Amino acid sequence: MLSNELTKGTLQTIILKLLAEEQKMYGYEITQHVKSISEGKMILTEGALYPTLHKLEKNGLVRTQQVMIGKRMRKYYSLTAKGKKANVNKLAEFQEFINAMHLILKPKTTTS
Amino acid sequence: MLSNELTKGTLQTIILKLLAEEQKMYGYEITQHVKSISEGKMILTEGALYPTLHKLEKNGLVRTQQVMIGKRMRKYYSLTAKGKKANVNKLAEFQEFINAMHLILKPKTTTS
DNA sequence: TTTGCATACCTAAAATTCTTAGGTATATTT
DNA sequence: AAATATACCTAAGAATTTTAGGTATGCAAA
Repeated sequence: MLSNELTKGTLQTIILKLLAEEQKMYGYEITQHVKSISEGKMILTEGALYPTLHKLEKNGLVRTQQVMIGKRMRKYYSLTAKGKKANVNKLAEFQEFINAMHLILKPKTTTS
Repeated sequence: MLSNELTKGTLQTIILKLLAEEQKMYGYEITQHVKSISEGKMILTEGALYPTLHKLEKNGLVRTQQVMIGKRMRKYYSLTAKGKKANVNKLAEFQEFINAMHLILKPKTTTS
């Protein structure tokens, strides 16, 4: 499991990308989805996830829709237009980050 | 310039890797080196760098050697045995992180 | 049937890491 | 002479995450 400090700062990027692809998701679903597709290597803790979702909503990147499933609430999140733009930006930024890190971390003596 | 929150948590990884490759470096040199090899995309601020170097020393991952250049001090950092192991671990962790992020961020519908 | 686990939301204190914004001083370039 | 570069440092605050809870429903196994 990847419970190290490297995942810091990636949470918004992940959420926006998943919402862009799945149209709408609820919090718990996001945690399970990430766990599943990362093959258990990345675990989103709820203590980090929910405050981040609330922040994204407050900033107008996502909107919510509450649905009752039996007696239990589900709060679906979906991207706003602003959120869709933010997703594109975040993905590009992440790619830049990876490129920069590659330059820094690649072995100096590349004989290959 | 990559001044976003993605770089959080990568500082130790970067420092350890550079010291593993260059044998010894001083703080200011590290900032310039990173700026140079990342083509200006990554800037290490001194406010983050120096406390991290001090922490690495406190934790026994690096040792220091002070040299006077004229009237000015230079504090060279080099890896301890523990620091060398940590470097290997950090690089592996980073690779895992990249792999997990790739699984999460890659487009769902890959027709390529 | 009741115990436990999964589902589903949430918050708050503390820890961690970084940014911002300084301070000090020497060396070099314009 | 003034500005920029070199070279070290710290501290307050911001931002994000971890840790450690709380509440409640649904379901399956003992």
